[in-house]
Amino acid sequence: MEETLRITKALADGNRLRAVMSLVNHDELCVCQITELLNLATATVSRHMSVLQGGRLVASRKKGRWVYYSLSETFPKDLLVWLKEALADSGVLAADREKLKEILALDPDELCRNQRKRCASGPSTRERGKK
Amino acid sequence: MEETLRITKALADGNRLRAVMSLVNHDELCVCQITELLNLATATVSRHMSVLQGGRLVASRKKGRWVYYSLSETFPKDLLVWLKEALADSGVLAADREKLKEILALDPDELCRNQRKRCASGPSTRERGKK
DNA sequence: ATAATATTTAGCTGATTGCCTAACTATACA
DNA sequence: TGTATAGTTAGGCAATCAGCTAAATATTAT
Repeated sequence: MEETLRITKALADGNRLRAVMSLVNHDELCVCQITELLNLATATVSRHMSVLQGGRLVASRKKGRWVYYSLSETFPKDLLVWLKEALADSGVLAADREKLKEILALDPDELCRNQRKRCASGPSTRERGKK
Repeated sequence: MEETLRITKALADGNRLRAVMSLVNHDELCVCQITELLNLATATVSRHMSVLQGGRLVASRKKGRWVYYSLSETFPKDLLVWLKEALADSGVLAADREKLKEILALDPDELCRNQRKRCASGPSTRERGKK
């Protein structure tokens, strides 16, 4: 049951769900790209991805300084079928798909550079843990 | 996404998973039976069942003083297929099935009576929120 | 080697959650 | 009508968790 619970717990968070569903459409995404999408601190995203990896829902591949995440081969098939169907009409995910287009259009180097700049300059514009 | 999250959150707890899986094998179970199985306070079980109901995973039917819970018609099919497979080898659930046999062999009235007696007499023998 | 950079880990804080007991509600029975 | 009973709701406490910043790690570039 432990293994199953690691999976349900991993999926019991909106940001992790968004990350997973982004990987459904894009073979690989690096941490800075997911960070840009979710608009969270890099460390937070890293933590989220490690929770997903703990449930064996995603896998990571290191390439130079970048770490690319992808949907894991071990992602339970039926679970994924349900997720896709359940979230087919999600407005949030539709918006994410659009935003991802923009993100992927950028050079990853520049993306990271911008993120650092943003962190450096003044208090963040990120929405802090509300809800 | 809200609806989907309600479901994943509902399943992200060991006791709720056990309750759901018990309902997979038994058309209906009343609160006191689930309480006996999980060995929790009645109020806690009631809370758990309402979380599951919030995700439309279970339905309730009131009969006299008893409330019977059952798996909901709206329980996503693929999700259930995954759960059954993922938990097929669970030792905890195997033990639960055995214990449920005993519980169902008892008269519900007597079951409830015993539970009250247990609550009345001294500090509980229940394992308190560890993990 | 040194500096820069992408990610992870550590440590902190406020919000959420699971558990309990106690109080309340609803139903049945005397 | 009053009392017992099955379950829910409310309130409180400790544990877990998502978020942040800062420090540590690993890799590339100078």
